[in-house]
Formats: sequence, C-alpha cells, structure tokens
Amino acid sequence: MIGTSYQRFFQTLANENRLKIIHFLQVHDARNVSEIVEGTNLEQTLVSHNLKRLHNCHFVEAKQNGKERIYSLNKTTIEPLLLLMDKHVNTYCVNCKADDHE
Amino acid sequence: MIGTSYQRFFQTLANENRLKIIHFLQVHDARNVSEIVEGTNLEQTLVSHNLKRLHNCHFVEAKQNGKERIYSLNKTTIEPLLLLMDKHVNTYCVNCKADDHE
DNA sequence: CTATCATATGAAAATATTATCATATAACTG
DNA sequence: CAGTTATATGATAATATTTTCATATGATAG
Repeated sequence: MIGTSYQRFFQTLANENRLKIIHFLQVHDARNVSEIVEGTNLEQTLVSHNLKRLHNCHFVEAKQNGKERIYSLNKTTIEPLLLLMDKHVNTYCVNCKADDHE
Repeated sequence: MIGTSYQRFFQTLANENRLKIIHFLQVHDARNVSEIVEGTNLEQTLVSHNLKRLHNCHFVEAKQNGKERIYSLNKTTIEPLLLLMDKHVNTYCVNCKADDHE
C-alpha cells in the first residue's frame, strides 16, 4: 500500500511555494502563469518549475489558451486532503514546534 | 488556511522510511522500538529519529512500558489521509513519472 | 550501585531539494 | 519573417533534509 510514489506526492505538497500556488488557485480558480506570478509574488521561473511539479502529480490541470497557459486545481484530491491536514494541525498543533528539537 | 505548518506536516509524510514505519504500525498496531527496527529493517537510531519526527507531528503516540517505549499510529488523521492519497495515486498515476522531467 | 538493555540525542557527513540564472521554445502580431 | 509576449527548461548555486556515528539517558535487574 505505501510505496515510493507516496513520498513524491507528499513531497510535492511539502513546500511553501507550491502550497502558496495551490492556495492561490483554490481562491482564484483558473489562472494563467502571469497571474499566478503576480498573485503569489514568486519569480516566474520558480512558478513554472513548481507548476510543472504540481502538474506531474496531477494536482493541477493545464490548458493552453493562445500563448497563455491556464492552470487550475484538481480539487478532487487536494481539497479533502488539505481539509484533513487542516483539521489535524488545528487539533494537535495549536502551538506546534517548528522542528525536531524539543 | 495554508501555512508553514502544512509544509512540515506533509514533509514528515514525504519520506520513505517514515512511511515504512507508518505502514508497519498500520499492520502491527502498537509496537516498541526494537520491534519496529526489526520489522522495517532500519537502523535503530534512524528509527528513533524518525519516530521523534512522527511524534512531533502527532502522527504517532508513545507510551512508556518499563524500559520499552510503545508506539502506535494516530489513525484518526493518518488513515483517511493515506486513503485519499492512495486513491489519487491509483487514479492519476498508474505509470507515474519518477521525477520532474517529462 | 553497577551492569545491561532499550531508546534517544547531537553533530557531522552524505545526499536531496529548491532557487536562481541564462536561455530556449511556442504562440501570436504586425 | 522579425519582434514580442508568455511560459518552460537545464544547469548551477544555495539550502535543507537525511543518515550515520559516537555517545547519552533512563529503566530495571542483580
């Protein structure tokens, strides 16, 4: 049941900038790269690299529109996944430690 | 809604050895460190470090029993989370790429 | 109290991930 | 077609994570 894919998939979610992009798309639905760049305040290349990774994991969908590329969330997985994690964090980690050290 | 905690929590799940430990505890319920070491074929210190991290994130619970320490999964979050991810992986990534490159 | 077993810890070494930079490609415009 | 806009890519540099090693701690048995 647990394999090396899971590692990659969780890893993709384990990054502040990708979570930022996800969050932006949650709020703004379908947006092109420039809009994501503007909305997240991240470098264009950084956004592209991270969108690629999100896309590889099927967390976002892409659709060409002229010279733009419109990205949107695959909400089927992401939304319930984030909700579960949200609940967990709020239940167990109100004042959660920032690292391993006690 | 999305913050830096999420990064840490997903990161904790984004590791093969920790997933191995989680899987072992899913199957074997409550076990002490030595048993986890044996069951996962990982070094004792590695298991301890990783259990600490899982424990910090409240993905496992620990209870002292003499000189042993018994660990068990916090199934409330982990099980549905893994099920969701499982479904996602099986839906979208049957022959999934191993990295970013197409 | 000393020895032993079980587990944890910190620091360093090994390794992986992420950000950045320079540049490429693809679609459109005139 | 040459120029421009939008986005992607690959390689490298910067940074973070993981593993390992040596050792510490805690519990208990003798």
